[in-house]
Amino acid sequence: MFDYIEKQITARLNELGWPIGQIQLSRPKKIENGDCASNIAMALAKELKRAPLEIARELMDGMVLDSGVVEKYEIVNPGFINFFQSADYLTAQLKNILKLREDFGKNASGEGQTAQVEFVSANPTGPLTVGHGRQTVLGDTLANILTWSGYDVTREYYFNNAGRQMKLLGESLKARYLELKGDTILLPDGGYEGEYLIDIARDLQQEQPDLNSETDVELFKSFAEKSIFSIIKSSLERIGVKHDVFYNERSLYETGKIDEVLSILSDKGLLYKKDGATWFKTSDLGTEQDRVLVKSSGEPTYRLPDIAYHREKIFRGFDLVVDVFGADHIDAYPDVLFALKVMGLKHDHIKVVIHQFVTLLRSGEVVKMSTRKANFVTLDELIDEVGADVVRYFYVMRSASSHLNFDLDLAKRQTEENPVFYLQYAHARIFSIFRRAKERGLEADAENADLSLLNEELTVALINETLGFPEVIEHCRRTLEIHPLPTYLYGLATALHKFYSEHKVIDTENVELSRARLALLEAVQIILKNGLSILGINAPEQM
RNA sequence: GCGCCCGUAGCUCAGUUGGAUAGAGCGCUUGCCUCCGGAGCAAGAGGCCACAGGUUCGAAUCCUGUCGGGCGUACCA
Repeated sequence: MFDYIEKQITARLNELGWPIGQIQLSRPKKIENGDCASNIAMALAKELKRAPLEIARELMDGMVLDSGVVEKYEIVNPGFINFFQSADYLTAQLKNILKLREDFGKNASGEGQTAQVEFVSANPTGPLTVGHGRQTVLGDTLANILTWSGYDVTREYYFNNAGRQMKLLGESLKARYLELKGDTILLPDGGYEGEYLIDIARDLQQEQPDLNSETDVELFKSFAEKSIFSIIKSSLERIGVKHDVFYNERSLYETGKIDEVLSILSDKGLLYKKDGATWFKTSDLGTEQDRVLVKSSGEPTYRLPDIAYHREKIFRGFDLVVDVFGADHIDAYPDVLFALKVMGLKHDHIKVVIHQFVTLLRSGEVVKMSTRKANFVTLDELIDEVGADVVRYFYVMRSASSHLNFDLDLAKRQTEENPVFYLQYAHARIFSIFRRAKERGLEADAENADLSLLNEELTVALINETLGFPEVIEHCRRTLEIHPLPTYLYGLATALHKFYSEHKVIDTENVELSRARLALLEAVQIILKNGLSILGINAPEQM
C-alpha cells in the first residue's frame, strides 16, 4: 500500500510539474488518522509558497486511486493527507501471509549478495562471560536478519592463539598442574586465576600424569587452548550459535599478510621508528597520539593483524561486512578503517556495531567482571539460571547502544511474568485453539474462508499488526539494530491477547466466522514463529 | 583534557528517515474465570522527554552549550 501510494503521488507530482523530493509516508499512531499519511503538502508549502491545505487539495484532485487498495482519503490540518486502506486490501494481505508462510517477512534487499558477520571473537583464554554473551546473541541474530534479507551470510569467529596472553595462560595452567602434584607454585604475575584452569589441570593430569616443571610451557598452552575452545564451542551450541569460519590470526603471519601491510604503510610514509617500536601516524585521523604497530620486542600489537584481517575481508569480496564489538574496542576500529583508506581500499561496506556493556546484578550488587580474575559469571552459568530462550531475548530486547542491566534475581523471578513467556504463550495459545477447533471439526482454511467477515475493531487492529512484520525486518536490516523485532513481536502478542479476550474464535453456530478467525490466527501464529526463529527462541505448541 | 554511548513515568526501557493528544513492562489502586489456556484482559494513578538556547509550519528526535552516568584514551586484546 505504501509503495502504491508513493507511486501515485509521484505520478501526480510529475503531472503538476511540482518538485519531487523525498516522499515520506508514515503510519499514523491514531487509527482515526488512517493507515498511511503523507506530509508532502507541508513539505512543498515553502517551495510553492502556498498553503499546505490548498496544495493537498490540488494534489489529490484528479488523482486516481484503486478502490481495492485505498478506500478513501482525508485532508486534515495542518496539511496531512491521510489514506484509509480498503477491506479488500486487508484480506488480500492476510491471504498473502497464509500463502508465503515461513517465507513471510523475507525480502530481497540482499539478494545475490554475500555478507560476513564477525562476532564473539574471544581469544581462548577462558570461558565466555556474560559480556561476550550479548555480542554472541547480537551477532547471531543480525546474521539471521541478513539471511532473511536475502544475503548469503558467513558467521565468523576471529581469534588469536599466539602472543603474550596465551603464553600467560600456558604458564598459569602449568602452575595449576604443578599445584595438583603438591608443589606450591605461584601463578605468574597477571596470570589467569579462574577456577576453570584447575579443572583443566585435572584433565591434563589424567591424560599425562608425568609432566613436571621442566616440561615446555608450549604443551600446557596448547592443552589449555584446546580445552577452552571446547568449552566456548559448547556454550555457543547451548545458545544456538554456530560459526561457519574460525579464522586464526596466525594465518595472517604465515601467508605474509602482516608484512604486506607493513610494507604498504611504510611506502606511504606513514610508519616511523621510535624507541625501538614501529609507529603508525594516525594523527592525520585526529588522534592525539600515534599508535604502535610493532612493539620494541618485535611483537605486533593487536592493531596490525586487525588491519591485515580487514584487508583480507575486503579481498574476500563480501558485499557487506559487519563487525560486532564491545564498547571497550571502540578505539580500535577507526584506526583500522583509516589504515584501509590510506591503502586505497574501499571500505564503505564495512559496518561496525558497537554494543555497550552488560552490568550484571546479583542480590542488588554490581558484579565486576574480569576474565583474569576469578570473579566473573560465565554465559553457561547464566543459561543454567534462566534458560537459553530467556538469555537470548534479554540480550536483544534493548538497543545495543544502551547499557544493559541484567538483574539475575529478576531474570529468575520472571519465570512467571517474563516477556519471553508472554510471546511463547501467545503462540501456544493459538495452537491450543487449533486443537480445540479440530475436535469440533473446524480447521483454518484460508482458501474457503470469507475473510471479509473480519471487520471488528480489534480484529482489524490485529490484522494491521501482522502487516508490519516485513517492515520491521527491513528496518532491522537497514539500521543493523534488532531490538525493534522483540518490541514488535510483543505488540503483536498483545494485539492477539486483546482479540482473544473480545472475540470467541470457535463457534459451531457460526462456522463461516470461525473459519475466518482461525485463518487470522494462523497468520498470527506464522509471524510469531518466524519472528521467534529469527531471535533463536523456541515457539512451543504447548507450555 | 579529548573521543564514543547514554539521560523519557517510582524502576527497567520503547519511540522507524523530524509529524497529529509521548508509549510498554514491572510496581501501586480496582474490576473480569459456568465461557476456545487467567502465563491473559480491562480501568486508574504516575511526565517541564536532564537543563538552556537554536533550526522550522512542527523537535523526545536535528545543531550548539551546560550538567550527570558509562566506556575508552597502552609497546593489553
